[in-house]
Amino acid sequence: MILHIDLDQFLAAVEVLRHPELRGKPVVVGGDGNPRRPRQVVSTASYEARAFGVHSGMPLAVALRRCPEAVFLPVDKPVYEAASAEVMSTLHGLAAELEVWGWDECFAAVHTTDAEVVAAAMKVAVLARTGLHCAVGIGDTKLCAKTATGFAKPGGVARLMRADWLDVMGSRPTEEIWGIGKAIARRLSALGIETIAGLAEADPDDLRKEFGPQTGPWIGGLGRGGTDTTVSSVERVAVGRSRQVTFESDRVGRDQIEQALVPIAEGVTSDVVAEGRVVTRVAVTVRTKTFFTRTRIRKLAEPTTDPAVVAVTAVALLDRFELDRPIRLLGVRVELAPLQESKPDEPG
DNA sequence: TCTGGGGTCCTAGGACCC
DNA sequence: TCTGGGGTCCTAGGACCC
Repeated sequence: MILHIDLDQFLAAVEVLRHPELRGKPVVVGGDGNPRRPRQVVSTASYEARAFGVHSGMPLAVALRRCPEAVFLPVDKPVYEAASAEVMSTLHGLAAELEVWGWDECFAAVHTTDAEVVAAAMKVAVLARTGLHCAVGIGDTKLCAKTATGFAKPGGVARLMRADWLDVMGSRPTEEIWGIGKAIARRLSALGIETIAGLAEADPDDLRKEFGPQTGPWIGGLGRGGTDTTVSSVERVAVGRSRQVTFESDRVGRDQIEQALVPIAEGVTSDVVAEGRVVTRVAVTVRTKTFFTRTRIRKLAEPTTDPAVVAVTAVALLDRFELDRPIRLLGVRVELAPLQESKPDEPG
């Protein structure tokens, strides 16, 4: 059986744990915590803040307008990482396999005749060890379990099996499926497919033609409750790492842009090198004041661990942009060589 | 409502080669 | 006379997710 565990209002809940006086109040976590500074958004709003219409992704300034009495707090990544690690280690002890999906959710594979009992045990264990509440979805595919969690929130347990998928989900729009966003929903609609039931019975050839050889069949499978049943504890090896910065005020002119770009390139490189990784490609992203966003990428002549090489490459990539507009964001992504299998008879 | 940061995977098209 | 077929590598961009 597959369980999906999702922590309730994770960032806000962690903040309430260390600031108990905030319990029951509207709490908004985002940016540097100052809603009067522009270009910052809400990462997580507590349920009390959501009641005012505040939600993730919303500009902090808008959140302030909707809920002036909210307490605004800066994002404190290390604290959330530590809390998340404690949750995951607790859950790992109760599952055969545990696959972590970000800070606040994971899939668990469990061998049991009563998944509800396991789910309840997980909730109790996580609460006892960390003080955090979670919702648990039970299913026989990842999609079913994840969808069930939606019905379990906040803080409950729910089950959705593939056999019941269409009864429960069939009449809903395709966009409610995890994995189908606005763009795909629109293209499905153009094919005459509006509901999940419609997607379930769609002609596989139509889907293949519209979405390609991988994506087409995958989307069709989602319409029937998904097919992915794999849950693996093996830590995923990152294929890339990126760092991007939105400036509070725009950078203008090649000099300013270069000056801002170099530390970003060097920083992201030192991070991956410290983890024993090697850079193979360098990408630069530029976003103008008007939100026009472009990326340029270059493969290195040879893989490197030298931050200066990455910085020089990033600066060279700037030549491939028109830098005649004010720039609000710069980003550097490094793509990484696969980890080498270390052979037992060789050092390193 | 003036729009963050960090990821993954897929597709398409051009270059180049046999 | 203007044209095949297959394969790989590379880059750009789209889409989705937390």
